[in-house]
Order: sequence, then structure tokens, then C-alpha cells
Amino acid sequence: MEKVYIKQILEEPKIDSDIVVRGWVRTKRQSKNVTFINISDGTTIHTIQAVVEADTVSEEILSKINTGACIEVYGKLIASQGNQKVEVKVEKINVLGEADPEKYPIQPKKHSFEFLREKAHLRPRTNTFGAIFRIRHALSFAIHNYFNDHGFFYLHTPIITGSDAEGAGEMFKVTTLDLKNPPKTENGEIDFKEDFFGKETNLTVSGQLEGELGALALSKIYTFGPTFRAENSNTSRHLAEFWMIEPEMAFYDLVDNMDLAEDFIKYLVKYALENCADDLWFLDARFSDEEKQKPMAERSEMGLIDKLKFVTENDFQRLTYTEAVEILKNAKKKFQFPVDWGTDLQSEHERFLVEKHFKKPVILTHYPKEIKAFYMKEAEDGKTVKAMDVLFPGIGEIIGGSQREDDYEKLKNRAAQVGIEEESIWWYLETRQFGSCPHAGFGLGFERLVLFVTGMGNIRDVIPFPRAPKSADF
RNA sequence: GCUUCCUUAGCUCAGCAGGUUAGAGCAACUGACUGUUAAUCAGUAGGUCCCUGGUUCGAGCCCAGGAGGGAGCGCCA
Repeated sequence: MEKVYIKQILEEPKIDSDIVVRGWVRTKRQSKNVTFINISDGTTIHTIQAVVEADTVSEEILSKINTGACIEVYGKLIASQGNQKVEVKVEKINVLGEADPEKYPIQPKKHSFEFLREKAHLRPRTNTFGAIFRIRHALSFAIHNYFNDHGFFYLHTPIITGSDAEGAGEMFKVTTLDLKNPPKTENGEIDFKEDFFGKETNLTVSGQLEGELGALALSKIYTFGPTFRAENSNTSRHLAEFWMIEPEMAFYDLVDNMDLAEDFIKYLVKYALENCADDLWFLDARFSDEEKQKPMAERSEMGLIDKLKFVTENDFQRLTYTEAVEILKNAKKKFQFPVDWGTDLQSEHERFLVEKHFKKPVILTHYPKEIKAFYMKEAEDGKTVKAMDVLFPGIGEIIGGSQREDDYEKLKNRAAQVGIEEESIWWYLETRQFGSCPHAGFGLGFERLVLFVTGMGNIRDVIPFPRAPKSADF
């Protein structure tokens, strides 16, 4: 028999029908003649209220119904006399799983996110995390929807990679060698020929290079999978394991790339607004409460939902790195770090451009080639590359992308300049020898998107089980 | 990796100038209550003051080292 969940019961209430509700107890309110139990099954932010008249359920069972317990309620769906439209008039309750109220850590009160991070196994049962993970799902789904509708193919790039040339950061080693007693070469170095793959392997830091191989065959591809960085990054915007979306498109130049990035993000935010209204409403209220705690100067001028609508309704500001440097040099604000053409912009500079100067998402292009990756297409001026960074308020860089260098000689020279051995990326270089073409792509940090859409402050709270330096529980 | 702040009851936090038996709110428990909305009211119980060492007649408070956490920076997505 098909099970019915709370979301469906509340959306299409069949008054006077017999129903079974299963879920976890949020609160129980008891008085002499009647007991009220609020139940959540996580299918929606809303709970359903079960009403137990005196003597319908034994004291023994009632005493086991505490916050956190899992119960199965048989009864009739009736119109409610209280604040909600409908409620369940209880006939029978089975306790499926008890939760000792002396020990169950999630109480019907506000908890700090720091505390809940230590209870990552139970935090999905809270309103906030339920909402976040439902939105996370919706956004994932929307990503596949968007690309499928636009003729992209989902390409599965490897998680274990034999290449260490992606240049995106420190990598986690993958090995089956005995770490206490590894085989050694004559020089005394570890002999990776003896390792599982017969060479040194790592967890991927980016699917881009393999993604390009796909684009140069299928025209438009995207990847969406986990990515690993062993950087010792201790911030609220970095994870050691995160999910990245990386589209790569043949015959796209930098402008096409920007157009796609902007349209894509707007679609995703709009999808959340249209499909996660209840959860966003809840998070909007949470966001406002949070903002009220902050000093006036730091408060967001807009509510969460207003912020999201603003992004969908306004064009992103596009400008070159050189133009940005000019704006920053002429700004009245004193920066901690000086602005100079040729050095990378600091967080404070990016924040100024996005949050103070333009007050909307910004796409910066044409960075000096020295501060960008080897695979980016050199611009006509010979000094900059056709790179683009999409900067978001409160998040910073949410997308990094570029038109890719499609000229074999130039690409080979750039790789050599930054010390990448030709043999390690021979397969990548070969695509420029055989049927090369202009192409472009970008990487979108999924958790950074979820951070923006949910209005949360720390990236560790938008992934169910965060991986960060010194932190890999659960 | 760097800078800075924090660690006291299950949770959120207070605590003086270094001075006896360490406090509050919420949660829990017991009871009361004719339908509650994180119910209300009354009561009960709950502590390795993060760890180790030091200074002192005396340390939750001062000093040193360590562990864990937050915020910011760098690296990036």
C-alpha cells in the first residue's frame, strides 16, 4: 500500500478520511483532557498536529512520546479548532522508536549552528536543516533540468585522477601501499610503480580537463560531482570535499560563457523561488532575525527572498579587471591592501565592488595572465587572459571560468612556463593537435550557491556531512 | 598556514578585585490546568568551571603549554 506523507496530507487534505501519519515528534503539550503532538516527517517544513483525547491512548504509551521519538499515528483527518487548517484526531499510536528526553540533544528551542555541527547525525531533523537539505535537493535537480533542456550531456569525469597538473590546489593522495613500510626505489623514494594503479594517484580537484575532452567530442557537456582540495583553508566559504558543476562548451567564446553563467544562475535561483517557497519563507524569517543581531552598518538592506528576486531580475555587472582596478584606485575607501594592476584582488576589493559600488553580482574578466591558470586563452593584448569570475554578495567568487587556450603551441608554452611536465598532460595537449576549436567553460561551487540561496553564513551548514581541516566525523 | 576571540549545568550565557556552599533563562523531571501552538503556573534535580603544569595561604578568574571551536586573512569554487 502506498504510504502518505505529511506534505501530501497538508496539500490535498481529505477531511474525515482515515489516515496514518508517521514521523518524529517535535513537541508534546499535555493538559488534563487532551494532548497535542506535533509531528514532522521531513517532507515539508510544516508539522501536523495529532490530538489525543483523554483515555484514547494509554499513559504508558503517552509517556514514551517525547521530542525526537518516532511514532505512527492512526486516526481521522479533521478540521482543526486551532491555528492550523487540519489535524489528526487520534485513534491509536504506535511508538516506533523512543527518544530518552534526558539524553536526546535536540531540544524544542534554538540551538547554535556550532552545536548542531557536532550533532550532524541529528541536525537534519531541525526546521532549518530540513529546509536547507530540501533546497539543496531542488537545486541539484534544477541543474540537471537546465542542462538537459539546453542540450548538454552529463559527463562523468573520474574522481581518482592520475594527473596532478590541474593546478587548482593541494591534492589528497590515493594509495593502497602500506604506509608503515612502503616499497622504495633505489634512490630511497617511495616506489609508486608498486601502488594499485602503478603510479601516483590523487582525488580530483577539478573535472575540467576531462570535461574539455568531452566538449571536443559532444559539443556541450557538464559535470556535477564531488571535488577534493587538501588546502588548509579555514574559512566559512571553503570545504575539503565539495560539489562542483563544470560545463564545457565547444564553439563558445568568453561572452557566450558569461551569458551562459548568468542565465544558469538566474534559472537556479528562480527555480528555488518557485519550488521551495515554504522553506524559503522560513529561512527568510531566520535570516531577518540573524540580521537584527548585527550592528546597523553590517545589516543586509534586503531580506533573503528580496535578495534572490533581485538577482533574477537584474543584469550582472560586467567589467574588466583593468576597469575594476581603476574604480578601486579612485574609491574614497581606504583598503588594507593596495590595489595595483598585476596583483590579484583581495576579498576586501571584491566585496567593495559587489556590495558597495555596484550593489549587484559582478562578472570580472580579462585578468593578467600571470595570476591565472595556464589553460586560459590569451587575449589580443597579449597581457591578459579571457577569464571570468562571477562575484556574489556575501559569498565572493561563486564561479570561475574562461575561454580555453585552443592553440597547441601557446598552450604547451604556458604549461612549460608554470612548470607542468608535458608528459603528464599529453592527452590534454593532443586535443589541440587534432581538431582543436574555440571552447570555454566554468566551475560553479555548488555549496556556495546553496549558501546564497539559503542565506546561511557558514558553508559547513549547507552540506549534510562537511569535510574540513581537522573535521571528518560522521 | 597567519591574525584574533572563545571554551562554566543538556543548551544559550552570566560571574568578582584572586576569597567560603558557582548563578540565570531555556530544556529535562514531578504536579496543577477544559483546545494547546517552542502552552501556562508551581516545584525538583542537574557542575571534572576544556586538559596539563605553574604562581599564590587560596585559582573558574593570573601565567605557560596543549586540545577543540568561531570570526577574519591567504589559497580557491
